[in-house]
Amino acid sequence: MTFKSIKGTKDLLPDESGRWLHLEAVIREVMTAYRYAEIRTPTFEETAVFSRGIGEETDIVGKEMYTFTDKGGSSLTLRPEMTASVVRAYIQHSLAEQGGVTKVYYIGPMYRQERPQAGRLRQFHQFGAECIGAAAPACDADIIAIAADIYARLGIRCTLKLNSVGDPVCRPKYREVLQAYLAGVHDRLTLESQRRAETNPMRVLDSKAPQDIDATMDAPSILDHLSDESRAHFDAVRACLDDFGIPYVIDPRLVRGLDYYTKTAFEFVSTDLGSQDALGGGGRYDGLTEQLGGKATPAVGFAAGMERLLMVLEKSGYTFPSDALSVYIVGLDERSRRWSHVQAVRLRREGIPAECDFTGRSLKAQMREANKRGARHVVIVGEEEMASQRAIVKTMETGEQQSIEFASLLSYFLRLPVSPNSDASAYVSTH
RNA sequence: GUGAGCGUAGCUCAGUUGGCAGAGCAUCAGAUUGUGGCUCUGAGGGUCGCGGGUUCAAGCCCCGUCGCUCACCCCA
Repeated sequence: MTFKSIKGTKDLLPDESGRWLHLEAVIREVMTAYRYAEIRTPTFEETAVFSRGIGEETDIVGKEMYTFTDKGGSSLTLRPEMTASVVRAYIQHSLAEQGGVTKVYYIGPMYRQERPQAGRLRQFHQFGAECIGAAAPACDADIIAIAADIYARLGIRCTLKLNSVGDPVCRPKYREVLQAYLAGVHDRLTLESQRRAETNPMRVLDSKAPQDIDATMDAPSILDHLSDESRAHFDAVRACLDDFGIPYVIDPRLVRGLDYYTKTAFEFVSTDLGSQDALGGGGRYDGLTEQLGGKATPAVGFAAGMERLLMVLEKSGYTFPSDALSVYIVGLDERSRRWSHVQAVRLRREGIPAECDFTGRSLKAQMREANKRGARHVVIVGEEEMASQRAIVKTMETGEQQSIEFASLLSYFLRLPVSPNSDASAYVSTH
């Protein structure tokens, strides 16, 4: 019996890690341009950070958390999302005292114990951004623009759905109106929605069951019940998006699964995915900081799924940059083999990707390997070359060969133009 | 938590009414001296998920079990 990775977790193998590096590079580029700085928090927290932050009533807290007790008896939880952790760190380190707005982004693994399926894993990866410390609608638009830009940069077709879920003034009132309406159609709702009509009526509108959609066809809209403040905020966010040239559709039924949202709520959905089509989403969470024991602080943020992004990119035939190998160095006998390794190291120290054979294979086999690896040039050295101190340099694309003095090999490769399809950003370290 | 489908080579999958375990791709080697791709030839690689049962005989039928996948719920 051999070991296997845990259900719902995946190994990222060498032939696909380049795609992740590229994606991460694009994300970091956009985040940096927007002047958001990376934040890294621990992958686990005291359980209460999430149960209080996200809300006891949510599915995430109710049934999806990876919670365990450590040897000291504390209840700890693997983070199911990042916002609560970021806010905890914001409070803990008094970032508010530095003045101004705190703008951070993150990329990392999250954990939810659910039954895995297409586009859903137990360990999955999200990137996202949070803008903490300002109530202006411009912040909401700024956050949305980041996500929209990243998707645009990757050529992804998706729809931005926008809504307002109101504030502590108008939401309770709307809730009553909605509840009254739902009571009227009670018998036509699914059992699940009948239950939710009591606990979290707005989620009934979010149901995908045809039965529920039919029954709530002309349910009262939150947008007709917004307070003046929320109304003005919503309109201002829309105006910003219009100014930015970011298209969106208003969806008054959009309700996100986390309890902390106020005012703006949004979601990016893909038309190219299966049943898990949410690429990312977010919203304003003006009450969360207080919820976690800090001073009342307005904030907005979004989170998006990396795996789902990759799925869409692969479906759309997105061309990822190739990890071009520049030089493969073939050695034929013991002495030339040792020489070829030394040359490979010299080239690498100059930033030129180079490889040589470690398995003592034949010239033909090494050539095959070089070709398979996509080497642009192959250096061939055997007894004769060692004797004459001149190496054969073959350009794979054309098949042309020339003889180059050992002494000028390095400068020969340094003079070559950088290949057009290599992408330096693919090699940017992520740590 | 609920429902459905699938487990055969590294990968994708054939395998008939139960009768010697297969293909394509990949890997490795070769096609006159030390040269890749295309082509050709050959080789290696299997506890048919696991355990039990029926049978002269099980990849195939029956029971159990584990795993994977997809869907519901919800989300990324």
